Amino acid sequence: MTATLKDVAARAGVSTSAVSRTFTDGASVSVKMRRKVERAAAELGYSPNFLARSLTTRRTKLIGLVSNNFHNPIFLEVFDRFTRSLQDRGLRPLLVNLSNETDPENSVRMLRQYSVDGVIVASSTLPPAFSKAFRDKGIPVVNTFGRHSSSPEVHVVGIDNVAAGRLAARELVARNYKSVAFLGGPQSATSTKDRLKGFSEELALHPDIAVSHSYAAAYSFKAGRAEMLRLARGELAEAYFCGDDVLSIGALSALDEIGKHVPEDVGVIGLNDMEMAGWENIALTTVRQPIQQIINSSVEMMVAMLDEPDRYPEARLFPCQVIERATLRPRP
Amino acid sequence: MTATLKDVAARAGVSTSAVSRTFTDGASVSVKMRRKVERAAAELGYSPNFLARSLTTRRTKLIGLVSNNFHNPIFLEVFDRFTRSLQDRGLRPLLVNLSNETDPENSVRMLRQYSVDGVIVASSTLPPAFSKAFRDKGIPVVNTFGRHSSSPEVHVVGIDNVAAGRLAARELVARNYKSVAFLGGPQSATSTKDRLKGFSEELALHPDIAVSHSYAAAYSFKAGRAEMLRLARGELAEAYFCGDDVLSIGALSALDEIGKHVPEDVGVIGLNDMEMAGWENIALTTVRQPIQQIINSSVEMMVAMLDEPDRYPEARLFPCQVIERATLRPRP
DNA sequence: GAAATCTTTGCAACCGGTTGCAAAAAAAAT
DNA sequence: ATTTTTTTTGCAACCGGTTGCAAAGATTTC
Repeated sequence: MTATLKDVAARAGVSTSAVSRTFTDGASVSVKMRRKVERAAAELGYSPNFLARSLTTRRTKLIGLVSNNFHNPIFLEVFDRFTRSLQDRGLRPLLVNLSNETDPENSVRMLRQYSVDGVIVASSTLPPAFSKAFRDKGIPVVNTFGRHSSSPEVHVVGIDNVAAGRLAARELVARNYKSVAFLGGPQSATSTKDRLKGFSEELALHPDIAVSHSYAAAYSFKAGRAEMLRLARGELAEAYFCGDDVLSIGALSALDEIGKHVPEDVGVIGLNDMEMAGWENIALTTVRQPIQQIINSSVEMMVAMLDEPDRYPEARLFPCQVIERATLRPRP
Repeated sequence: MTATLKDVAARAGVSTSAVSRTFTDGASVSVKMRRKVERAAAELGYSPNFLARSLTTRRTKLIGLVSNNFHNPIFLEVFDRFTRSLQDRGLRPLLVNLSNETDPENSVRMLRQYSVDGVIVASSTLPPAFSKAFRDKGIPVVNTFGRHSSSPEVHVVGIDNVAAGRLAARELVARNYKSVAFLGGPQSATSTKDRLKGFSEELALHPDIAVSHSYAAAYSFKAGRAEMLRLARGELAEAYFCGDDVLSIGALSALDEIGKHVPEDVGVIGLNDMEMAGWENIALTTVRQPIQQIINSSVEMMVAMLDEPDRYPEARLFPCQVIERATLRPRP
């Protein structure tokens, strides 16, 4: 049905190699030949089959885009950016939803069967074993939003979560809050641990400030709201650093429900600066994670790895920044 | 590096066909042979290369998942459901972001180069030319959230937008609103036109109710908010049917800002029932589109088309339902 | 136990391309 | 006009699989 190399070769009266070469850049073909072939190809509506090609070139331009987070709206931005960024470089995202998958081997096998050139793991909650499983099979990996470590096993692009925790803490200190708390995401996520670490370390410098922490079950509205409602059964802190914006929004909803005013009664600062945080009816003060740069950098790193698969694992961390809106009281 | 069919055959001391057959279900292999091969395969960590296989079988199990909507949070739910549903059937989504693409030919070429088995176009705003372009090249297409028409050109799964508009209108009538308006999405989208049509038709039965309509530039918070702010410069209607939930939330934010109380001063009803609509601090009354069923049905239809590509185009429409929350005043 | 039937296996061609190598053609040097 | 060098082209093998066909082996029938 679709025209093949052979058809074009026959029509142009040349060898199949000649046709192949006109569609491979850098190959040696005379201008005359190229024209002849291109004409025949156009007449037949031919374009080369990437998969057949990949058999010999060992390049599919397929990139596994792996995530387990399909509930936090920030990830729609993430997918948007990734798909565009990959497409701009002629790469194609094969989307893998790991929400219900616990065994890395299954994903590895599947992605190998499709001969992906590389895998981008976009998640801060997926166990590191997944990224490692890919790497162990020789598939280039970058773990976006992954954990920065002193001896990195795979490439990581994201933020320094410890620094982000510290930044949030400093912001609360500067606003003179005397009792503060961290309302984290899932306790098992490395991002949660690191954010708490930075937060606690910074506040340890201010012994006059009371500090506490607790965890929501997931990075989700529901979990944030539930946790804040639970906390409200006791004494509330003056301000909360929530592990994520959507968690913050859940917390805000809970505070609203129990009649606490923000920022007068309780302050809230989030993390991410997702689009929704800027919506006027939410106006969340938050620590911005530079998503755009993180994703561009992830894709660039992936592209680099395609040429040089054994690159030494690198961490690329971007600085965060506090975006002031309306959920913390003003600095004195 | 990775083990191939040949390696396994050599190791097991059998022909390559035998190996191929043990990995093809329905093929004729004796139990003894199968065991021998499976053992060798396990030792070598072999699993068949889908792309090489596709060359002869002409099946890649790759499905193009095409959309241009990466800003409306409802689409995160959509991608979540699609990826899972496809994965459950052994199919793989190749995600294509058409946000900046205007020429269908480019997408068609690209998806043909990857030999996708079919394409799911998930969008209510993409021009129908895209779906048709795929169909014209003989690629099975289903247009999810597409327009239902009396002479369908491609398979469509979604809701009857005219009926949905009518449903919203009836809900407003039942609540005794005397001036109502439709705040639609992009004017060019077929979904907008149809929703308005149903809305107007139903209200034409009630000459005592004043009706008007206008359009937002996109299905987005910002556009909804901007349009409502613009409307507020004149006389507001008593209730608005917004073309989409995220539009509604933008409108709610605008109403809040200008000091109008919902539902006391102005009523709002949305469409979709995205997760966020149920968030307690939003509590949007809305027309629910049964996303889950729509997506399952889309995938089932795609699977059916894989076996029978020339199926006569069919429209599968699901009924909507009003979900009452807190943005319309109570029925009398 | 031989003939007839059914099942299993391997051979070889093929899917749609790429590429090393040597021959042919063109261009440059003498 | 030759010879040398460079560029272009086609041949044929290969990428990692599948599959029609016929031969070999196993089973059933008489």
